Amino acid sequence: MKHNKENLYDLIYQIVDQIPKGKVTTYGAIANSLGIKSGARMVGYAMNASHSMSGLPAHRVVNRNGVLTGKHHFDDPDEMQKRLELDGIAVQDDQIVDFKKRFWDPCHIGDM
DNA sequence: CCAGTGACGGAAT
DNA sequence: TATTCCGCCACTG
Repeated sequence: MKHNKENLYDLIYQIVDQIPKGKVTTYGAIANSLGIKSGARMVGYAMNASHSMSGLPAHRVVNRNGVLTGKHHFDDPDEMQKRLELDGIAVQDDQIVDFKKRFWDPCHIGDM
């Protein structure tokens, strides 16, 4: 039962997996939805394990500034921006254009 | 067991 | 308004 900690990571994966195409969210928003405050770091840390999660749109997760802070952690850093553009999200200077409009609130899941 | 680090966020200066 | 420092929680060395 000491491995229950994985539950926290699983929750994060579930939320990220529910991010609609053409939208993005922030680590803090995900952490907030999980009920953990200031847990944005934990969310980002969990994303590091996302390498094992195929189909996990981690590229849709950015920091609160809308900057692709984690693009450098992908197999190919350029792939993150490429995927965002494929989703219809414009990225300039490693930053999401109209990030505010592209922002998606994960809280929408709990209301399901 | 202790110390350092990290895909962040917010408060302070 | 912008830049800097600190804090939170988990993992590695």
